[in-house]
Amino acid sequence: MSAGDRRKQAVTSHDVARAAGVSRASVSRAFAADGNISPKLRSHVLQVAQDIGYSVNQIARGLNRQRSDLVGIIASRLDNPHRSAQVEALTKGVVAQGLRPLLFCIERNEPVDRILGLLLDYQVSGVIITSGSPDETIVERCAAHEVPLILVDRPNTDWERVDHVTGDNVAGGRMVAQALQEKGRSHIVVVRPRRITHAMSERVDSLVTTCGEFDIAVETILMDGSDYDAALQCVSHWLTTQNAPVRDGSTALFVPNDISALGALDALRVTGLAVPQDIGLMGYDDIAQAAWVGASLSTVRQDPETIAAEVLTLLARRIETPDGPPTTIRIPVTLKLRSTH
Amino acid sequence: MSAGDRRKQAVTSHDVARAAGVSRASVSRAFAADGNISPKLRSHVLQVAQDIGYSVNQIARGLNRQRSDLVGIIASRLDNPHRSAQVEALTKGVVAQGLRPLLFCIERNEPVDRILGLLLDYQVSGVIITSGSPDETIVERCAAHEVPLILVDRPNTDWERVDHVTGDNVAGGRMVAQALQEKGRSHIVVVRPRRITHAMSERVDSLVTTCGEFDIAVETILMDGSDYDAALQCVSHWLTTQNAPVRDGSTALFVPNDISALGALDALRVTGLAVPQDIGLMGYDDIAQAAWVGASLSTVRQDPETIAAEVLTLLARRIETPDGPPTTIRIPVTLKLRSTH
DNA sequence: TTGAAAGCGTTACCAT
DNA sequence: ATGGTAACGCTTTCAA
Repeated sequence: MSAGDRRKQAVTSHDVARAAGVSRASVSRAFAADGNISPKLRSHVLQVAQDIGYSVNQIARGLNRQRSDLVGIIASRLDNPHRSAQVEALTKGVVAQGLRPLLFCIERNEPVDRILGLLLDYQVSGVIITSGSPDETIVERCAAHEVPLILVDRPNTDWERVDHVTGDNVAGGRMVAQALQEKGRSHIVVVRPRRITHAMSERVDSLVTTCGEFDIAVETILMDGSDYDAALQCVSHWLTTQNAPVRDGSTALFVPNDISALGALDALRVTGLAVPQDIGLMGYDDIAQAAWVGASLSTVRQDPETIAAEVLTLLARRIETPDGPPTTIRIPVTLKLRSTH
Repeated sequence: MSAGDRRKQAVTSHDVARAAGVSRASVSRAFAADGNISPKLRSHVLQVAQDIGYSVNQIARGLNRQRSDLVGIIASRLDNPHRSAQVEALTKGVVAQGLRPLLFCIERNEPVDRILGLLLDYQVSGVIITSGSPDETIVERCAAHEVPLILVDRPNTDWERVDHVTGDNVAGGRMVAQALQEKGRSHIVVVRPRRITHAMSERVDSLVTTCGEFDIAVETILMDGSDYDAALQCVSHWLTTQNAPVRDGSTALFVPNDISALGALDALRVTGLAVPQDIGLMGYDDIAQAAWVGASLSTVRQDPETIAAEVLTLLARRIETPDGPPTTIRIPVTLKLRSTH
């Protein structure tokens, strides 16, 4: 009576042990994948457990094991369908590994530090960062807690125990340049956000390099943001101020993410330009909306599922072997030629 | 030496207590919001804690308190921008409350049961379900664990301790009917998924009722799925098989979610119909893509942030007072009249 | 293979 | 207001 007042009605391994006539240790072993326990006893325990409605308290297990089987995912801008697809794939992958995803959505340039603290306090088994700019501090904190860190689409630093997964932006940028060159474009206008992500700049740099080989002129214009509206406004404005009109089909725009490319497309059409006759356009990511018949945007596909799969392979490996060498995986990308190039 | 082999390098409240010359209890109180502790001692402890890099182990705290400050969010189809916006708003709200979001993305008709088990094993402080069909079993399991359950866009059952938040679908459906009537439409075609969600059927039913008052004829056609492609195919097919051509402007389509409405819009345009001159169209949700200039879809806005805010108010209240009466909140919706109605 | 007992790091109760 | 101590529910040595 005196003790146990604050406890809720909850079935514990102790209850199972008593009901099954075994020790708590055996109950634990019955639920452990590799427990040293006879098949006979295990099935008995499992049966009893099911009968009385027991399941392992993961918090207690986590305290004991000093890790929680939770995985932190840090992302931003889920309004970009490429991101939300990535997050969906990642969460499903995490669950498939027997882990649980803790999702944090951050603002455009919110520091990752604060969030990381929250995650570490939960003894996470790993952290996946798809957005934000992880600096060395973060890496060190993860390392101090022995928490694996997987970076998606981040600059490929050579930090210990940190793995990277990214689409092959260099190949992607080259593919765009080639596709445009084959269509006879002699002038490419890169429309990119003022504050560019690493992945985008890889794409752009590769395109610029390739264009150099092709003797294609490249010009860059900057937009404030990386969403639909930013591109719509930027390109609209550019079309009105541009001294040299460009409706002869010699020019094409490259916008290094689809959500912005679709804004650019609308800006071109509103101005009365025919795409691809008067001017060409290519995006990057291959979000669902790019394939919509109203857009039919030519782009480069980075498959979120493939990326997620590699992230989880790496994570599983590093949970197993925390001290393995840092690995970087570049996922192949594919050209999706539709109507706008 | 013998003991402590498996412990990681981690600073505990014990370390802080020793360094600050106080008891572990005082350290705990220093970190508790309402701890009975003198301001002086608290600031001292906090200072020492910061110096040696201590933060509360949430797993240990969770074990003791019998709840983890984790909140489960169950969602599906993040490829629908309305959903991803909802999830983003929800996760941010959860964090703002000092809780942490555990996100599970489920497949179209995956049972929620399995996932719920995972959540309950983590002693979550609450569960938010925005997808899937929670049956009585789920409610009972949450109740048994004293875990608050908030349902978004679900049928308003009268289960104890379960709260509901939903957009005002009845008002929304009526608004659509009125807007269409004012444009002189005399025939409305409802394009809806074969397996309709509760929220959608509320919208449709309300529209049908209102159309009855207006003497507007309503016809329903069924699509296989509730995404862009489903609507594109369904409407395209309907346009070719329809015996009575409908290009006189008397007809309008109502598609009860925007992502499908945009598919319907493309189907109409591909067929050469001018929208809204030849035929009208309205959607529902007001996703970002509806406002894109290429679409300019007339729709009804349900604000995901408002919905999330109400969900969190309810959750906080129920964590505080588990036995309060079940509450249902209907969020007001607003008409977004653009170019297609 | 099984059981007993010692933690895992925290908070809450009970004294002082 | 503060300190000692007993849980919280589990896993994991260590013995048998």
